[in-house]
Amino acid sequence: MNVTVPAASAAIAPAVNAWFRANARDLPWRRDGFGAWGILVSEFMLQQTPVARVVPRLEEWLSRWPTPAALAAEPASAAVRAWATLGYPRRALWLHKAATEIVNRHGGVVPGDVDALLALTGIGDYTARAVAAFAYGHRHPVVDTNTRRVIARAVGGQAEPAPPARRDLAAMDALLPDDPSEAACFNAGIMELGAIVCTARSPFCDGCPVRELCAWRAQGYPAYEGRRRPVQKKYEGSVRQVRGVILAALRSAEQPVTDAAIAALWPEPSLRETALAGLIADGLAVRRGPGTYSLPQ
DNA sequence: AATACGTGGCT
DNA sequence: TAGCCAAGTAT
Repeated sequence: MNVTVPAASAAIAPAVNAWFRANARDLPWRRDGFGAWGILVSEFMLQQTPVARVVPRLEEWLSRWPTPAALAAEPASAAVRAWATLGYPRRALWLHKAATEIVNRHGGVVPGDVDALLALTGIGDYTARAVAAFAYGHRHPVVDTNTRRVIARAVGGQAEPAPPARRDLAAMDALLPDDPSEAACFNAGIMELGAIVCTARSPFCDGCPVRELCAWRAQGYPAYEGRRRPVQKKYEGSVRQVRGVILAALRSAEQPVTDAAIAALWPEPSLRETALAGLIADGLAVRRGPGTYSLPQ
């Protein structure tokens, strides 16, 4: 027990956990026996992608590839196709590569050690701890955008969190119950609270289990003072858009796609060439012959 | 440390 | 409508 934690902070985890046990959404990765591989795949898919869009792709993915070895046995192109339109398709490539690494380094078993997880392609601070905590029940602070927002408000009294930093881990660790099972519950519970109650746009404070403990509420909901992170650039006419257009063509094609076909998709040459070069640099496209391209094999 | 990276729903 | 936002990671 950390006696330096203020009383209000010490009361947060029990309140969140009681609320979560009564209000958790029934999501696939919360089912008993879902398995570490399923959890890992779900975490890859959930990176910057809403739950509702992930669920159907996840079920398809796991029925086709129930183990890391099953995925590693197929070409990367199969992973990119199965990713469909989840977005950020490099994640499909990274997940395929991580499966190969799990087979080669860990005998096909998803590791439970944070450092081993961090060493896998496409796994960073969030995903490594999420897998260790949710798949293996290990006691680690798991920090995502929801967690950071809830802590910024309830503990920090701020409308929005500061930019992500290492201290976020320490802030979460200070709230984390000692008991591993309670800690795992709190990791999931505070994320869930941020996802469905303490939301970014219009928080539902009347339904919040920590409203009586919330520093932001106590201070009268002050507006955000700091510098806002720059908004994402316009998608229309962006390299991202053209990459998406080209990759969609590569995904649906049985045969390599010609330069002419790609030019027909996006006539303006400069943006088109930048996009194609980027896809190749990322390993999402490969040159198959003179002026023809496909997904990686 | 700042930036690039998809896609689609919501207000 | 245009912009915001979504269980981040790699460089």
